[in-house]
Amino acid sequence: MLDKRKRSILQAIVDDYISTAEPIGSRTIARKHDLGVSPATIRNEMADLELLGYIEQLHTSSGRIPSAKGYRFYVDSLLSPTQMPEREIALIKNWYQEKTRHVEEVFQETAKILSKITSNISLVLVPQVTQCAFKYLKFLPFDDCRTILVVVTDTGFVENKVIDIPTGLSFNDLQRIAEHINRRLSGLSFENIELSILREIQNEMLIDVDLFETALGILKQALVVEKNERLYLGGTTQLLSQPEFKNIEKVKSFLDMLEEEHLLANILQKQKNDGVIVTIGDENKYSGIQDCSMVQATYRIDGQVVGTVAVLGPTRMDYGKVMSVLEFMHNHLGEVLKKYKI
Amino acid sequence: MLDKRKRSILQAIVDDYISTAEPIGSRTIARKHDLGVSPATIRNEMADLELLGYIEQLHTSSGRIPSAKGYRFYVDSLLSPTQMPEREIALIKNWYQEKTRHVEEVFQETAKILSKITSNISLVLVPQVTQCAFKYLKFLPFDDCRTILVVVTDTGFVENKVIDIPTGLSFNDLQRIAEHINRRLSGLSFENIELSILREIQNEMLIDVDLFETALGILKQALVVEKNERLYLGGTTQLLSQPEFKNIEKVKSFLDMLEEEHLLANILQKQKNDGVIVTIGDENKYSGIQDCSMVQATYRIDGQVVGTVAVLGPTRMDYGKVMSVLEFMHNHLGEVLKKYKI
DNA sequence: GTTAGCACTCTACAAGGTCGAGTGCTAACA
DNA sequence: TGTTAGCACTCGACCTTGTAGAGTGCTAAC
Repeated sequence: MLDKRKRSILQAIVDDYISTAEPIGSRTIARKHDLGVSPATIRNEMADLELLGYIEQLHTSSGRIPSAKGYRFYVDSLLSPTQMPEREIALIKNWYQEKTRHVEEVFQETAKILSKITSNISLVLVPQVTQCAFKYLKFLPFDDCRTILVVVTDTGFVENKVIDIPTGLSFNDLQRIAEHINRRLSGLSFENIELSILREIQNEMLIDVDLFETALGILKQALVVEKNERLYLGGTTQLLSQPEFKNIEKVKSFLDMLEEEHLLANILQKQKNDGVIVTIGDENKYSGIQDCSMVQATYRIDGQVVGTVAVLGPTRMDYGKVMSVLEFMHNHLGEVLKKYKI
Repeated sequence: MLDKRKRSILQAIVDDYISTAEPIGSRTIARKHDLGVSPATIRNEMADLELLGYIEQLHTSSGRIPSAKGYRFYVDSLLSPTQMPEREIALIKNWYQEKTRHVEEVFQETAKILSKITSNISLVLVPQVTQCAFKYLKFLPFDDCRTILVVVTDTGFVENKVIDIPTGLSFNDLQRIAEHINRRLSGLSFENIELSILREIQNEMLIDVDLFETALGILKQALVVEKNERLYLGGTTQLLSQPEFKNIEKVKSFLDMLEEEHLLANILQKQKNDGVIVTIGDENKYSGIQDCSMVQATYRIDGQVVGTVAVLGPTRMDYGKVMSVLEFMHNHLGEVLKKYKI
């Protein structure tokens, strides 16, 4: 374990590097932080810290920068958990109130808020709809040859599509089909709605195969849409403010990677346990972000984890701030969502 | 009017500059394009072209680049209208088929397609819903204290929101309110639904003020959502490939400008006449994009102009390609949308 | 254990030099 | 009269060199 002075010096290095993005020298530390010792002493301590792997040097005679191990120690042992300032909390709550009318907007705005506050890229993974249940479907009238199919989930998600009424079917036929399907499927989670059940329904209804095929197709289509989990991204332009992305090639390859949405969703999904998690540098499994850090948190509705929010940025990120914001989201996003869902 | 040789030289300069982004010298032209004259002659012609304002020089002894006037002449007189290659058309049609299930996805994917093909930023302005009419609203059951309000327009747009049932109202009350509102408002364009009409309805219904206030609030809220026209953006990352955006500051200020969505929507709305329009450099009214060019086109459904698609990029853009793609969208986007709407 | 001093290292930056692409001008040519 | 070759000139891109400054490690003294 590091002694008190080494901890102070490491903290000073990480803090300074986070705010300036410049390597820190012994003299700078002595000047800025009142440790009561001379630069020479600090140099000796820094040599030790480097040997222990907490900091590194880009070249002889440059200052030191924190290593991944250094950041890890900083996050685990040096950072005191901070609350977000009241003023900022009020701002966020107000933001939600003003800008969100739809559930989708909540996710969208959450991504925006996170990236704005942290000056980093934010990710919001939307609850997998597969986890929620089918409530009912309904055909709404539109005109002679078309109808609006509406599928409602028990969480209040509503999906709709204008479809052609299959030839030979009256609007009443559609109603009958809907009623029957609802009786059989209501309450089932989307995961459990298998083709086999749909086949059963067909047999029970004793209706013309063609007609049923159509209805089934519609439902399947709705299911596909529903199952498609969504990822909201925010603040890709914030990237440009970060000195580590001065070089445009780096920005480009990074953004290209972000476009692989599935991949990102995968990274996030890994987290099944509750709370705020920090992954630093090469702790990340995906090589594309191995010089980045990610802080992620789950959010819950009625105690059940339904999704993940995360902030992705250079390892030199303001962990204190990012963690406190995500802690806030962890605790409050569910509440905001509650207005729109069960 | 320019003589044939001057036209050839101007064309050579614009073509080369579009593909290389480097100023073009007399020798390069003589080498690459077989004009049958020596560099010295070309130099004389170039001096004339510069005097006439079609090309300019960044500094003595640099090659020439086209001026806004030069591009304008190129677009108007030198560019022969080209069709998109069959192969590309097939690709696009296939793309739509595979990736679009919802109307929104059509816009989203259109933006993606445009930016991918042209390597520039694309904008898709969605039809203003104010132009279409209210068809009906309906309350769908959800649970004891909440209901789903669905508003349907005559173009098949469906907007929904889970709302609390106001205390004191039964689900039947809601149905009655909906019926009455529908009877009065059906067929009216959203533009024409004024508060005064809503007041009238209230008087006719002779229901408790509070109850009606609630229903009215809901409708107004739906209206706000409906009226909010949407702008889809694509290819902001493509920007980074363009040499004119090597400098990261430029990218940043440009992207910041793009975030002012309203402003962009305004730029697009200016176009009321049909067809493909090219705006070059300082022909743009908004100072933020005065060193950019924009090519925009309307798209129609059943002959009626409903929205605009556009490509925005540096003045050095491949006008031929961009214009042919937008010409294609002008003619075909309506067809694609027809599947989802009237 | 801490500190001052010193020689050393390395980067960032500015100054100067060279190269090459491009120009305008002039005189000769068809 | 239009075209071409030749020449001096200009200017950015690139390389080299020199210098200032920040930082280091080591040693000897406190």
